[in-house]
Amino acid sequence: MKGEKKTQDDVVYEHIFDAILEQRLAPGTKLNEESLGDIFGVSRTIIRRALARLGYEQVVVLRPNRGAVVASPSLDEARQIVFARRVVEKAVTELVCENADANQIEQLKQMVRDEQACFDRGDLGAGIRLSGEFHLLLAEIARNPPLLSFQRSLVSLSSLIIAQFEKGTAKSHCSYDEHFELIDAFAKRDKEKAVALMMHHLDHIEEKLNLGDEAEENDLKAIFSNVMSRKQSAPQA
Amino acid sequence: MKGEKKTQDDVVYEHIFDAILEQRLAPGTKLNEESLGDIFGVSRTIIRRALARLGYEQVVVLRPNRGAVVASPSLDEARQIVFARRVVEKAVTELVCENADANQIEQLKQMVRDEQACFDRGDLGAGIRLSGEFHLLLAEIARNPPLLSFQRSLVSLSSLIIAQFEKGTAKSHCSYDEHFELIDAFAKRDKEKAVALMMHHLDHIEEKLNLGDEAEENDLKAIFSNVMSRKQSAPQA
DNA sequence: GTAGATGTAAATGTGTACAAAAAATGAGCC
DNA sequence: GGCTCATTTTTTGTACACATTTACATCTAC
Repeated sequence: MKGEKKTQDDVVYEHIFDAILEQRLAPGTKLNEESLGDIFGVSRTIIRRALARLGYEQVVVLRPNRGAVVASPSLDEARQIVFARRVVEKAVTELVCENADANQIEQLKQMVRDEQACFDRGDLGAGIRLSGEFHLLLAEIARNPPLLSFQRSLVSLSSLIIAQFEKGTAKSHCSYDEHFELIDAFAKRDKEKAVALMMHHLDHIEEKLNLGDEAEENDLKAIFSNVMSRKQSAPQA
Repeated sequence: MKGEKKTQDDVVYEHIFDAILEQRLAPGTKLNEESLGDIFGVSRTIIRRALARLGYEQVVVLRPNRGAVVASPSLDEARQIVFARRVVEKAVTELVCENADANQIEQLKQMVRDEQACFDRGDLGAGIRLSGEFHLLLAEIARNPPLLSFQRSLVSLSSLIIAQFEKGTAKSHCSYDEHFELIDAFAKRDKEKAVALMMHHLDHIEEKLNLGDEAEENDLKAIFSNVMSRKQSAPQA
C-alpha cells in the first residue's frame, strides 16, 4: 500500500498481525520471544517492540513476566468490541458519505473485487483480511487519524472474533456483496442508507456470536459450569 | 486508583504523561532518551518503552532516527480529535446512564469536588488532569474496555490541545460545574439531557480552538508568514 | 561571500549478556 | 499412588555496548 521504508519492527509486527488475522495463529497461542527472533532473524529487542504494539492494540495479551499470547476474546469482550465498532463505523460511514471522491470510490470497489476473488478461490484467511482492510480504507477516507487508529484495533479484534467464533459455522462471512451495496450508498452520498447498511453488516458479526454461544470451545468455565457448581472451588485450568 | 504493582515502564510513562497534561512539558519539547534515563534512574530501555507507548497514544511524536517530541497538534488535528471525542463521549454517556449505580455516582461527585479544589487553589495543571480523569472514569463506568482505551488517548490529546490553544485566553476551563450537571443527568438516567450536556461541554473546547486560531504561537509559519513573503527562505528558528 | 562537501559529535537503532522471575522437573514424604 | 517442596531449566526483564544515522560545524572551492 505505502512504499515507505519499513523498520524491522513493522515487518515483524505485520507478519504476526496477518498470521493472527488469517488464523494461522490460533487464539491462545503462546508467542515466545526467542523463537520468534529465530524465525525472523532478528534479536528479541525487535520482537519485543512488535509484541508491545500488538499488545497495545489488544490483539495479543501481554502478561508481566509470563510472556505474550494471542488474544482470545470472551463472548462478553466480543460484544463490547462489536459495540465499539458500531459507534466508530457509524461516524466513519457518515464522514465517508461527505468526503469520498470518485477516485476513492473506485479504490474501494477494487478492494472488494480483490476480496471477492480471495473467497472465490477459497483463500479464507486473505479474504477475511481484505474484508477488514476495506473498513480500514473507509476510516482513511474519513480523514480522521484518531478514528483510523482506533478502527485499526477494532478491525483486528473483530477478525480475531470471527476466527474464534465462526469455526464450524456455515461460512457466511462472504460479505463482499454487502460491501458493494455500501459503496453504492457512498457514491450517492446517501448517509441514512449507508449507516443502515453498515449497522446491518455489523449485525451479521453479532449473530455469529450468538450462534457460537454454546459451541464456544475456549471458554472452559462455561463448558464446565455444571461441574463447578458441585465443587465449591473454581480451578483456573 | 489501582493498587497493583507497577512496572518501571508504567511509572516513567505516567510521570511523563502527567507532566505533559499538566503543561510542565510544553508541546514540541524534545524528549531525550539518555536524559530521561538519568532523571528516572533507569536505562534507556525503559524510557524507550514508555516513549513507544506515549507515541502509540499520539501524545508524543516518534520520528525515526530523530527521537521523540511532545506532540503539538495543529488546528486541523485538534478539530479531528474533538470530533472523535464527540463520537466516543456520546456512546459513553449513554452507557453511563444505563449502567451507573449509586456508588459510582458518588465516586464521580468526589472526583469533581477534587477537581474544583484544584482550580480554587490555583493548581491549573492538576485541575486539567482531574478534569480529564473524570471523563476516563465515565468510560470505565461504561464498562467497555476498548472504548476506555480510546478515550484515554483522546483525553490526553484534548488536554494537550487545551494546554496549547488556551494560553493567554481567559481561563474558562473551570468546567467542573458542567461536570456536576452531567452527574445529575446520570443519576436521573436522563440520556437525552446527559448527551446534550456532554456535547455542549465539548463545544467549549472547540470554541477555544476557534479563539486560539490566530493567536496560535507555536505555528511559526503562520506568525511569520508576512516576513516569509519578503525573504524567500524559511529559517528554522 | 556563498554553496557544497567533509568531518565530528551526539542521538537513536540493535544485539547481547546478565539478573530475576516463573514454569517444569524430580525427589522425598505422607 | 498422589502430594508437596526443592532444584533445575526456561523465559522474561533490564542494562549496556556497539553500529548506524542524523545534525552541526568547519573547511574548501568557486
